[in-house]
Amino acid sequence: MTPEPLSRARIVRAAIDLIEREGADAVSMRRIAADLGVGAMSLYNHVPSKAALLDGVAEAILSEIEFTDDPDAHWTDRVRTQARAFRQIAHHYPRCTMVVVSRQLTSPAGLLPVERALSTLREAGFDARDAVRVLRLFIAYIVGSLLREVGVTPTFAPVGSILPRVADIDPALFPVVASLYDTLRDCDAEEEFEFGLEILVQAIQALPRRPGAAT
Amino acid sequence: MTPEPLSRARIVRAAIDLIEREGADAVSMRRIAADLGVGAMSLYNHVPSKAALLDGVAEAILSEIEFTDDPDAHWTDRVRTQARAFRQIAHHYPRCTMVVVSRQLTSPAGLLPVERALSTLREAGFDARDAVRVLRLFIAYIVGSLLREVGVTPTFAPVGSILPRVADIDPALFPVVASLYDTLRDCDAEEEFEFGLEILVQAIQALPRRPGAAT
DNA sequence: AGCGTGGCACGTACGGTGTACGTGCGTCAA
DNA sequence: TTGACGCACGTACACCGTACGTGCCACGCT
Repeated sequence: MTPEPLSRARIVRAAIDLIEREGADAVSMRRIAADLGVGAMSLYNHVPSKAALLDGVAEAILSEIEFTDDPDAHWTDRVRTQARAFRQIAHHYPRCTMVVVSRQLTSPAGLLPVERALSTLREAGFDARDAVRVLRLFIAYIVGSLLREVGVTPTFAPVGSILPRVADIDPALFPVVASLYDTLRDCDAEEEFEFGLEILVQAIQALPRRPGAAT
Repeated sequence: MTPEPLSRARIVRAAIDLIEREGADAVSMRRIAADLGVGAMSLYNHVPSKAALLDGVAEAILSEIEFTDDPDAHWTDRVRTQARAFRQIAHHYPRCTMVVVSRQLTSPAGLLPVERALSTLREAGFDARDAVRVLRLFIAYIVGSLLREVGVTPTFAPVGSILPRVADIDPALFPVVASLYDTLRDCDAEEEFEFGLEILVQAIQALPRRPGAAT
């Protein structure tokens, strides 16, 4: 009946599809099993628990990041490209983003991006300590940005924005927020991400680095 | 029997305590009710749903942020202070941090920090657009940092660090990660947060601002 | 004082969840 | 041929969120 046999990969795939289709709250072992046309308990022959399944989801998505790393490009451009790759994947799986960032994996699945980034930074002349710190700075910024972006676009229509309705804001209590309401309201996520990214890139470019490294 | 009558505030408080004591997975209406010595359904006389209760948790924690804002201080120091205030509250409720950042509230509860921050930035001479962008840059950085910090300290002992055990890393596949393992491993969260914060502050200080504003 | 009324704690019940466990069928190895 | 093993399946249990009905008690009005 089922063309392919059940497998961990197929289960993870079904979970991802389900999350994208109906949101993370809709995931249940029974539901995923139903989507695969099998009984709920059959999943446990390939996955030890629901938690492990969600780890698999995070792992699979992280490993889908595309690295078109051009070794000839300037290191700052490579950093930019890698940061955008992270963001890209989150936009490809918007409803999954939350589950990816919320579970911290102990598997080496998400290590390849780290490897690439650290490699780029070391080549750029950062010492070990600064390379790690800069990497973490970027990851923090990217994760934080994505969290807000997917929050603003919860389902399809962000009818209720993250901002309270304008009527709920008391200008006496929050004068600045009230005056900036329109600016806070409309946000071009792409443009804002690039704004922060550029600031970070410029800032770390000004950091002291080992002389003789790539300019 | 119960000294004080049931109330939304008392329920939220119990939820926070429970999360801090046993983790977010342990929260259930029955459990919270038991901790309060009442029946499960009694909670619904004060809280419409579990989701609303968790919103209340986020709201309560956010509103606990202490703002000892010194109007005489340089605006860069005020920015630093506000950023640290965010981090402080997350460290006061480490297990709650995830639930706070994971639900985006539509209530004006978390608006006061935004008001303060925007006010500071406007006074510093940023135009409306840049003030909002800079605020979001900082929020992204702070949220991302906290997410990693609370992830590294899941319970008390981070026996399984976010890094895979050193034995699991294949130096052939991840040479840079392997060589930087020790640096990646030990991290002084406070020091790293300050590192990124300082970079951000320096960077936005170099941004063009309205002339005549605070230097 | 008598009486209505509304708030609030409570218990029961229903549909759903993760998963421990036992069962039976298929397909390979000896 | 037979044994073992893999794997899909169903049942069962404890727990979850919460809709709904019941009864107590403290209050406002006449």
